[in-house]
Amino acid sequence: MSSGTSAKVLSLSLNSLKVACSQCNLRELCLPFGLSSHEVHRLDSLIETRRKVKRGQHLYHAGDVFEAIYAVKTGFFKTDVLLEDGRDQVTGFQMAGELLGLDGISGDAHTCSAVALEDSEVCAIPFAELENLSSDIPTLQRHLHRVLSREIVKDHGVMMLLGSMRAEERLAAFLLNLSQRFLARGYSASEFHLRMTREEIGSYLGLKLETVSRTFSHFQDSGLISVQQKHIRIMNTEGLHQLIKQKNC
Amino acid sequence: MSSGTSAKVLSLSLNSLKVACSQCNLRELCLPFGLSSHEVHRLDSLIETRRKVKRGQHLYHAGDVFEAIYAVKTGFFKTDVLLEDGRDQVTGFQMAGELLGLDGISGDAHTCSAVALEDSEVCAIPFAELENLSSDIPTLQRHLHRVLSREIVKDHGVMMLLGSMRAEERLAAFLLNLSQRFLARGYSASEFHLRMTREEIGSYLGLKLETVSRTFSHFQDSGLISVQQKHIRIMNTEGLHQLIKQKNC
DNA sequence: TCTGTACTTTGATTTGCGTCAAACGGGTGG
DNA sequence: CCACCCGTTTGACGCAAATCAAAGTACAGA
Repeated sequence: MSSGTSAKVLSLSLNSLKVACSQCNLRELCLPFGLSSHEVHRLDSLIETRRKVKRGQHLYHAGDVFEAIYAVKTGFFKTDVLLEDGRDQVTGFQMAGELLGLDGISGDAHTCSAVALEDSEVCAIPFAELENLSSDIPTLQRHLHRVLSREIVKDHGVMMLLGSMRAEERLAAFLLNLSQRFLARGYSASEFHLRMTREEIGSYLGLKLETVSRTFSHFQDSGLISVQQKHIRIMNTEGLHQLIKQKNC
Repeated sequence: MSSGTSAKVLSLSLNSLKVACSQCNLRELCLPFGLSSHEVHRLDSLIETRRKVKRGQHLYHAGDVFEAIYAVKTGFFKTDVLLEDGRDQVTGFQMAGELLGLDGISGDAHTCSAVALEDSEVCAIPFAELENLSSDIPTLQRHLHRVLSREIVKDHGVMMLLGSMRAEERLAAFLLNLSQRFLARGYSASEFHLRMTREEIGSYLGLKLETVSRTFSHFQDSGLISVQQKHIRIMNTEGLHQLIKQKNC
């Protein structure tokens, strides 16, 4: 009991540890991209704490007051929107260096929920202060706009996928997207661990979990990938690409 | 021939007519929202020309250099993205007061194409200058961020629709969305003219044109709407809402 | 270590939407 | 005013993915 409590105190003190952007190895992927070292230090002063989020915990819920955006420092998240009738849909998966909460800027509340898919850490960036700072630093302002716009472009890609691709194409595109993002972070592009369940993949891709599972099996039978539960190995990247490109069938 | 040339000159001079935001009856829907009159005048100075776009003409193509965003002054547009294999998908329809080209901010080129669905006029807003101005005017900066974020939220709505709704639900949601936007512009919420074809609706909603047509007919048979070609009359708004809310069937 | 639970896989069957096809209607240009 | 063409409607049929069902597997907590 007492050891549990002290562990908690320890973890709280760790939570409030300052983590400077200037020291962060993700800075080239994240918000500080392109800033001079002086400018990065000004950004540092905004980011007061990192926050730990345990697997399964929410970083924020839809409806929560919007105050900050979050940069994923370590770990893996999903965001999802809820429909009034109870249906929900995963709108994205976020990994290290990616931003969470951009949808909240439009109003005063978050419009989706963010859940950690593994134990994670995020940097909270108070948005009002970020706006002030970006008025002062054109490079930061430009980058913030690009980040917001990139999110729109990304969503268009998903809309394309949901609106005009078949199950195999969707899953192939999904795997290639993950692969590329892992690669950009220094991990293997061909072998990785899925942090999400088949159901979450299905929700994101507009498919049922059984379809996701079956399609993984088909890919394996075709020698495109090897699947063992959540462990994926891409055997034929080009083959996956071909699958998407081929016209309508 | 010569009369054609002089008509062109005339149209060019009309094109370069200055249309001030401060005089525009859309300013409460559009970028100047919330600005003081002094600030609106500063915004005026950015917007050098309005541009006419005839029905069927492109405002910009995917791949065009990105320099400006556009505010629809009159008319109706669609935007679409192209896949390498030739498939394309409509990503949105834009009416008066709405902005076009936000996806281009992420890079140096537009990522989708914008086509006028009826003779239209737009205000071109040079983006680099807009960024400069928004550094100076916090209200404008805040509003620009909201607009960008709102686009993300809107796209999440479409993803929801494409990923987890059935054909009838998609079309009902589409009609209700149009209805509301017409209402916000002072037009009838219950009776309007569709500017797009069944195929374009289908492309946007991830359905084939035959399915769109059939679903319209079903709605009409159920007394929810009345359809005559492109003329729509909503007879039972609540019924359309119910259709979306009801769980899974 | 054992047990329960959550996740995954696979099979059988159903169904909503796509595809193919043909007829119809309205607006546009000659 | 007429004829053509594009867009729309409607029907018949097929298929991809959903649904229903059941067995198998991994992992967390007792």
